[in-house]
Amino acid sequence: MDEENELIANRRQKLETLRARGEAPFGRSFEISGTIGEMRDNFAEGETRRAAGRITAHRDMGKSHFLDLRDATGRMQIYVQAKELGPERMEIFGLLDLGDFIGVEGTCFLTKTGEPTLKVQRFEVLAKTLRPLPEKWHGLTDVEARYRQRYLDLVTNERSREIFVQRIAILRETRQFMQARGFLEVETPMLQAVPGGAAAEPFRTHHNALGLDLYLRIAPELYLKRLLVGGFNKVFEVNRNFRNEGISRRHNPEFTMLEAYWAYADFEKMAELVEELICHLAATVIGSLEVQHRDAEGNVTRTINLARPWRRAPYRQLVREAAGADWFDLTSEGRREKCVELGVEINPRMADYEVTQQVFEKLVEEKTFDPCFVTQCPKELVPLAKQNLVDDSLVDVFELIINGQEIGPGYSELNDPLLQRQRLLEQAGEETQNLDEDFLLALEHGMPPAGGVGIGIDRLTMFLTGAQSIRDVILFPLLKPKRD
RNA sequence: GGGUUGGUAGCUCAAUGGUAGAGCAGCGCCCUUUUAAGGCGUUGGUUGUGGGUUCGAGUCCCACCCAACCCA
Repeated sequence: MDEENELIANRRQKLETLRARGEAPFGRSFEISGTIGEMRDNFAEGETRRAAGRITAHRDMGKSHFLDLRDATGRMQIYVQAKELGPERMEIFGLLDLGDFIGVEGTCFLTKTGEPTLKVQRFEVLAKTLRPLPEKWHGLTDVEARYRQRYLDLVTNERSREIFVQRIAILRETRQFMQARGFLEVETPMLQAVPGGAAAEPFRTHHNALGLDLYLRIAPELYLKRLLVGGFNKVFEVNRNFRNEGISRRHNPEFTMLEAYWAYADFEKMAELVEELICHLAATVIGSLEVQHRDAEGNVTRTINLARPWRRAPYRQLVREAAGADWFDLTSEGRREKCVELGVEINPRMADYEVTQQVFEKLVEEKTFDPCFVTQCPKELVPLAKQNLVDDSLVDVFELIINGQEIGPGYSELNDPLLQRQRLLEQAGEETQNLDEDFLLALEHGMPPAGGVGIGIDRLTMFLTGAQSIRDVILFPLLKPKRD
């Protein structure tokens, strides 16, 4: 595109010169003593080490040079001296640029300011870069560029790298935790003929050889339940779901969910499991049950206290606390007037339960930062769970709220195949072809009562790391392709 | 989908409607323990895209593209 750019032309020229001097500009394997982080940890004056990384700074002193060599684990200063390398190698050295990958062999020493440094005896070029990296001090701050060219964000921004390392640890620890409790990790179809397990618009695709329209899954739920029918008592899956919806600070069309099902358990046992899981993650990944969010200056902006036991409160109680004890005694009209008073925006087409839900979202959910299991939700909101034994307008579920966001629901799963069919029919409305008959057939063969839970890993990562946007915890978030 | 803000050199940012600039990076020179090294000099621009107003547009107007935030 900008082939005539002087900076690029310059580097191409250097690349050709390297070739002409017999130095391969794109090297092959290079034996290293360890990562740069390990090298700093095991630094020993006088010993010889081999390191590899990118050149990220060059302080030119004339006959000697200090460079920063960097990999994902850290930075190591290297020292290049003309008299040590000789004029031929110095000429090659002069063809290096910031951003280039090199491999070096040298002796550990401390400078007079005490900086651990490698005095280079040998070096080779491992990869010549043709484009400059973002500037050393401010780095890459343009959000669009950070998402579109994540590799530059990762090279430049320590914080971004940290967040993704933490995300990886969250996934690893989640698997480890679930497996330690006897849950089997399973894989279920991403391509589904009937997209079920949630109310969401799916992505459509097509299998050519079978001439079959398929959907990317919106949830793995109906397959995981088939496994309960099949006799697996504890299963979980951590994987991608796809929902064809808008994009926002907290929504990406593909996102990662943990779903787990536990035979003979119920939503309360699932709540305990989730509490333990998230505390385990906070302890191992963050190192504390007090999760602190900070702004760019490092000031604490929010502290989330995960100390157990977590609050459990019925939906209606929380609404009453926020909107007045008499909320459920008000007329439909009265509630709408109250909303104006409370500053909660509603529209006239909303049903009564939706008005209440709006109040819940604005006045409860968005203001709840410490964990809270919201229980006894109205059944309109969650049509696929077991009804409460005492009050059949309620269902036996929890919705976990942390950091002002839904993290995930837990259910006492419906295992009555006839009731399940009825509910799915109500949900499908006209579109009965969206009924997963195969799933219902499985249920008719008997599914044990079970607790189920879904945890949004992206949102979980957001509150554990303090990331403000889901795009900051997804390596490659969906963006529109850039054109003019 | 609607509203607001933004898009200027590789990066970070300036520029009342009046010659598009700075720092870093680059290039040239000086310097053998620097670390945002320093000093002197210097190159680099289709101001997101396309129209319009104007003697003159980065700046004002219209349309479009992309992003962020808020709302639906």
